[in-house]
Amino acid sequence: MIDLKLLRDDLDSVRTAYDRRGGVPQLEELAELDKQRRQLLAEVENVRAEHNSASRSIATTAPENRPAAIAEARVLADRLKELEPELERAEGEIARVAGYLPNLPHESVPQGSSEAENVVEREVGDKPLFDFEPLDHATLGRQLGIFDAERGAKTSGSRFVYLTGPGAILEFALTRFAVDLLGGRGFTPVITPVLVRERAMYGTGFFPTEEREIYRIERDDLYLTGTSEVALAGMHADEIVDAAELPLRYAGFSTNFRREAGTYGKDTQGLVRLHQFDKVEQFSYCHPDTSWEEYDFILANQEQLLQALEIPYRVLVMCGGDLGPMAAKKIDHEAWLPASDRFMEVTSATNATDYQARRLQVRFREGGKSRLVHTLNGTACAIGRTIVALLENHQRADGSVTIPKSLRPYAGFDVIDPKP
RNA sequence: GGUGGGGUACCGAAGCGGCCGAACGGGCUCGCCUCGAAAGCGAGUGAGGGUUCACGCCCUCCGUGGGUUCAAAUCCCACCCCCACCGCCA
Repeated sequence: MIDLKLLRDDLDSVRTAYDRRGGVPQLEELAELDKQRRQLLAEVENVRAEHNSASRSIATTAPENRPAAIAEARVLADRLKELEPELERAEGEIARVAGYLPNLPHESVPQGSSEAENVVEREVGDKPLFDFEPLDHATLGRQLGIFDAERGAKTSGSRFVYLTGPGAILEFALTRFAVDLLGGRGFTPVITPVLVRERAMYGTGFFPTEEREIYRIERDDLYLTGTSEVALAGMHADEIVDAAELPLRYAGFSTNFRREAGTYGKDTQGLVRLHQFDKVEQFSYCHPDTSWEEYDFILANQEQLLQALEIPYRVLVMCGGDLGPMAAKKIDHEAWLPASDRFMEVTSATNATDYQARRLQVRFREGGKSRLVHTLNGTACAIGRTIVALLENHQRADGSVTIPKSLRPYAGFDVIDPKP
């Protein structure tokens, strides 16, 4: 949710900001609705004020004059019964339309309407040069016994896998590796609930826009989260935290569930696009004046993790049209996949500014006043895709895969050899 | 799933038809005291919204949604959540 006050104070700058996203059609409609609502509100409040004073004075009215005073107050009460539903309707309409308004893009976000207009900022790390024909991660994964997609499909359907043997160990290793690195930087490890109420989904901005991406547990009216961001953002909902506590940093671990609607035929092999995967996520609640510095911090952590894992990558700045609804800015890191000969998203970092904080009512106190915090999130380690990148980049001619040095203490082995 | 208790401001806790947005305590802020601090004393301290250049004025909010009434934190109905114990269970 953006601040609706901006619509009346500075509609032009809101329009300009939304132009980076290719424009937001509901904007003018909403500005008009808001104007009508304020008129109606003034009227209702006036009648309420009259009614309140009439009603209050009854208590001190002489008994013989009460029937007349009550009759008078009743007229005002009846008038309110007519007006209030109108106001409610107007407010409901605004809430419905405003729910679809995305966050205002930061001025550094490139203009654009689709992913084609995202901007590659730079590439980091050396792409491996093989003197043999590198295998893609799906082939390697099968040969090394890292995952079992066939049985995953048997049990649960396509896009579900069993992580097996060294694959399972790699998950534990990567998880601990990421959590340790973040722990040293002020992030409290948290394992989040993966089933949440609608409030958390709406509050984080996944609803109403992204609803078709989310699994729903109808019987209990709960939703499976596609990222721990949802539960981490909901964690401090309705709280007013102490300014001195900021930034509140969490390293969230959770299994994530995504319906992947509309991705038929895309990344059908291996671990790239699954309905279920595990991930360590960075999440910060921070002071609004320093959120862009916090954003850089989150991005730096992501780069250090990738570098420590010796994965070449590039930095991709998302254009306005490719931003999620909650994002004021989004930057992805894409790992190089030598066998597949392409880059693949492995991390994503978003500054949601006050968008989620407003919906979830997360504030802090400063100088006797309360302000909305800013919320930011960024992948630390998406396990499945990181394994993909490790396999393709660290493979050797004999079909084995080496484990990067920094991960070895966690994995307990240096090399994964093909199954005999 | 069963039984019982409970949701009031930053926290704890009273209030159970009419100046109650709410006593009291804690916390916090400011001031006094002190070389400084603690203790003590004094004052202040909820959120959101409308309107105003501003002072201010007004409206809404006591888990949520309905209802009764001129008037609801307080009475009625439904729902949600939390806690405790029992059952079941990783």
